[in-house]
Amino acid sequence: MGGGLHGKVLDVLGREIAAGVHPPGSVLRTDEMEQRFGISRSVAREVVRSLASIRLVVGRQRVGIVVRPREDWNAFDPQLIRWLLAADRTAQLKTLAELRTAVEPIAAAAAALRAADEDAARLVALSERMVATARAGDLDTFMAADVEFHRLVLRASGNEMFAQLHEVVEELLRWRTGHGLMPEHPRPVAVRLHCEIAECIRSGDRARAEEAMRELVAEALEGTLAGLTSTPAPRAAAGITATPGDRSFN
Amino acid sequence: MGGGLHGKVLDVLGREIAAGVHPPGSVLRTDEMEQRFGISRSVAREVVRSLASIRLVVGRQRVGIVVRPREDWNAFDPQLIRWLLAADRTAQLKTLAELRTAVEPIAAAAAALRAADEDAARLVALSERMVATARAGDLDTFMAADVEFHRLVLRASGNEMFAQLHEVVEELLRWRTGHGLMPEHPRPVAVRLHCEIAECIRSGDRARAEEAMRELVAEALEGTLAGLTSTPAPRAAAGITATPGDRSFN
DNA sequence: CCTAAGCAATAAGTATGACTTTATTGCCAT
DNA sequence: ATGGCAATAAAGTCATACTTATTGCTTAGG
Repeated sequence: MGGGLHGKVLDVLGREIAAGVHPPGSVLRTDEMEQRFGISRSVAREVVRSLASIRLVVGRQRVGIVVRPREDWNAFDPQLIRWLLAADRTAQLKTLAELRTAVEPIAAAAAALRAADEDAARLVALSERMVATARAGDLDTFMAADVEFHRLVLRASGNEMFAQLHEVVEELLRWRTGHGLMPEHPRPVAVRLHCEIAECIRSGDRARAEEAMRELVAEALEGTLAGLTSTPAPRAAAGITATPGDRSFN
Repeated sequence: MGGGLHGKVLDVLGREIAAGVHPPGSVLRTDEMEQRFGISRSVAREVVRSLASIRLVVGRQRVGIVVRPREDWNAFDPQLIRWLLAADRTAQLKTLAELRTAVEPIAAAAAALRAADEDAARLVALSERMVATARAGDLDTFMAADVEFHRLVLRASGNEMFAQLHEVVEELLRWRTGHGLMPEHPRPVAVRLHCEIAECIRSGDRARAEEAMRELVAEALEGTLAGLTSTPAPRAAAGITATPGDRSFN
């Protein structure tokens, strides 16, 4: 994970800002940070640089480090996404689920045009594996295949911005299984759609790949929103939060 | 470019990395940076922090600042987007146009559900202004309204990640006008689609708003791709041009 | 002869103090 | 009231000394 001292302090401050402890417009002063965390100016300044890079703050001479309005924040930064998830999981998951709904169908269409044969074959293999594990009720293995499936579609789209969103999709999928939202045997229609998507990408059927993915994510979005409203007090969190050892390095 | 020294050096190094001058895997050492730019250790380290925050590099003790593989870069960072545009405008615009195609229809659908009356009214007003300026052939004013229109749709979607992409859309729109890619009088169908989208968002017709936006961005994507392949060397667009692939404006 | 333990060299990471720049604030004169 | 002119406060920059972790070599042990 990142630099020892720097990373720890950054994480604390990032969480606090994301959680609204320091609301937009409020100011932090570097010498306060030094005192509070017992760090030197070098470290404090570098933490500020990192926060500034995510557009959470801006340093102004004679006034201090001011927290920027929320709409300025770089909402796509993976670190910030984690902080926001920790602060208000419900709202952030909703945002992420909607983003996924937008991107994956187009990514599937692009993959149908541009995917290498090797990747297409792997997608078909993964979809078959999902059929098997769904039947067996092996949810963990199913999810692993599911995560890998979507990661591969996004990568095969040939669009580096789409590819980057695999973390977002992964977070959503993990959250669903971690919350018992998935039925013990994943819905057959979902499994079938994965197979259809893989086959369409393999055969280059752009339109059907897009449409099948649209169906899939529409259903997933529905399920996610239902889960979010029905669990106002999300409990326990089976290791999603990533506090201990910074997951997601890539 | 905010910070004085820091910002300048960061910009140079960011451009270079984005352009492939320092390919992934290569290492930069901070003392080299100090010499090259005539800066102090503090500044050099903070520049590294900024680059690390965008995931362009990672500092490792005893080895140096190593450039990370391209797929690790945070492709959504506005700064990096600018650097990539400067390095390879064609490829980056293609990526951005595709992203836009994915997001805007869903954003329009969301806006139809969630937009405040005030914003919806403003969208209708903007679409009417586009009708007028299109008829008059006032392309600059037309584009300004167009930019504002899409910015507002993204904002009204209520999804902060969508809202953040207004810069991307703006970049695409500006590029098209700056290239004489659009006809003197924007195509009526595009103008009409803007009106339809505004009206659907106002009336809460989610499905039609999404579909109309899908038509709009599909046409825009076509036009952008055509412009990218047909104009390898951007120059001052003599005459009305309208290359064969000329598409409407958005 | 090859593996494993230890050592030294190196470059990032941290700490500290002095100095510079810049924007705000408030006073003063117009 | 308006305009400009200091005083000032906090970020920004610089220079240097010290710490820590990694790598690669060297040597001890099997």
